[in-house]
Amino acid sequence: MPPHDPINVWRRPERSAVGPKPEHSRARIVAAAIGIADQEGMAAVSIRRVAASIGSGAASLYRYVRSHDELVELMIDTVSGEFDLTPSAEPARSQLLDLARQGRIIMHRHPWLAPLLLARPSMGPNSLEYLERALSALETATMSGPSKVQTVAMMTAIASAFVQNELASAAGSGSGGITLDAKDRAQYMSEVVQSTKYPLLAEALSEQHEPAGPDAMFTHVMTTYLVGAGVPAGAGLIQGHNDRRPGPSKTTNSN
Amino acid sequence: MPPHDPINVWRRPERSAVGPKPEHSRARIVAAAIGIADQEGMAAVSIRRVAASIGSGAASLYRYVRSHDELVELMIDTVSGEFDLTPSAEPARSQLLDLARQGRIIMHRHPWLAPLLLARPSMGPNSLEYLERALSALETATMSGPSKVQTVAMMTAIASAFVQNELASAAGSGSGGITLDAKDRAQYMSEVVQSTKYPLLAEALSEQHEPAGPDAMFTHVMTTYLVGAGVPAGAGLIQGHNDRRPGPSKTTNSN
DNA sequence: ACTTGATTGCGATCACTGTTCGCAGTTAAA
DNA sequence: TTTAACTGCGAACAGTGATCGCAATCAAGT
Repeated sequence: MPPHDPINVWRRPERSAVGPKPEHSRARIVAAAIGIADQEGMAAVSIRRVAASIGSGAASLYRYVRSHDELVELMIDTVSGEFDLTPSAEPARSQLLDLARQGRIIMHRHPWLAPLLLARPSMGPNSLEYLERALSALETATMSGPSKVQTVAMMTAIASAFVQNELASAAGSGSGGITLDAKDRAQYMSEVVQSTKYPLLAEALSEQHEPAGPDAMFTHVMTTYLVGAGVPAGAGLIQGHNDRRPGPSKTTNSN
Repeated sequence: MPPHDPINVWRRPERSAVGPKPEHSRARIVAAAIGIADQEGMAAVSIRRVAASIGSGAASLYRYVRSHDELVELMIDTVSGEFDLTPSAEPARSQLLDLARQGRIIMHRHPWLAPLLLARPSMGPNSLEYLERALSALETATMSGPSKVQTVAMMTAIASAFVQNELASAAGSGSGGITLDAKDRAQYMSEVVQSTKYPLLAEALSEQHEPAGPDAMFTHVMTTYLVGAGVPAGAGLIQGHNDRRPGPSKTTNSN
């Protein structure tokens, strides 16, 4: 609202004292934007569309938000508030795993989230609270501070990448709605495999997918990373032995 | 460019036999687009801008490319051709590490790449060739085929996330050009740390960054993942012991 | 040699997009 | 009551991706 301040969204107050009462609020606008994005995809979230959905003129939105980008940032942080961050006494690894699993669920609930989460830093209060919670899980771990932060960042990156793969695959299994190009993509991939140009890829894809569901696969991938990163599984154990105890994997090891 | 075929870019021929000779080519157009993106960022890559840069009308581009999205896909795949994929007899882990390092360099050369690489699947010929090469490195590894593919995907995800962090940080160190909001971001982060709301984050960031350069950090993060994923470091060794041999890390372990 | 038909380049145009401006109306403090 | 800040918003601007239709071009078929 103050015309030209290179000031962050997060430290700018929503409204000041004087003047007429605003008819809307950041929260309402952001909620509307999230609703649209959930149903029609990120591309449908235009200023005019959001404005119409809350019953206001397009230009009015700029009284609450300085730019479309800022709106997106707010969307991300709002959705980041869906984490359950209540503390826990469990070992670091399972605490982080729990956070990652929650993240996966949230990204499924808001399919537009996954791509965005990797494309921008996102440093809103809810994201920071999440970071803080993750760091608290890592308090017993023997890593440097910056390494902890990076580990958390990598966790989000991995989760996001995983979910994006999931969503891309899931788009093809839809009954037959909007997904016209998904069929073509499948067709194309089948041709790729049929061609003799990529024998190893063909072989790899022909093998049976482990019967484990996507949830188990996610757990496995994430655990894999956490183990490698040296996040302790229990007590004060430093990493090293990596006796893989966790339940989900049936076959001894893979991926 | 047959008007309406939900046919993939990759299997559609660039031009057919009859008719006047095209004055341009996909390669030329894509190269121009890449040039613009390298210098002015992805946002500057509009159809009109690219058309102008090769000296043609805007509508003409649609004779070579069906949509802006398709152009982007072509850009990604073209740049993916910058990998050196010559085979090697080294252990799987160091082969993959080499590929990841190359990827990092390429993403630095084309700063627009990193975000895109995570936002879309990308299955062009060069990307497939890259995948094939990575799979060849994993031939000795004891994983299921799909797990191998996923490991490679995760590698790219991690690399991309890492480079995005790098680029975001680097934007702040510029002398004082276009980066006006980077200063604000730094200011904001410093305030965040000063506030007592996120004590663990404050503490973590106050610790000294390990003196290792970003290159070594990248190697370390990536190795960390590969070790966890069970990519063998040498001979027929299955994972398990994880004696960390690789050179780059000075301190025993972290991340 | 000439017709045929596919294909190219492209100006004009459409439906949108994010964003800014200026103005009328509203409100709290001085 | 004046003042000054603020709100809502119609109109407009500069761009965007994309489509249409037309003249020009060229290869193949006759």
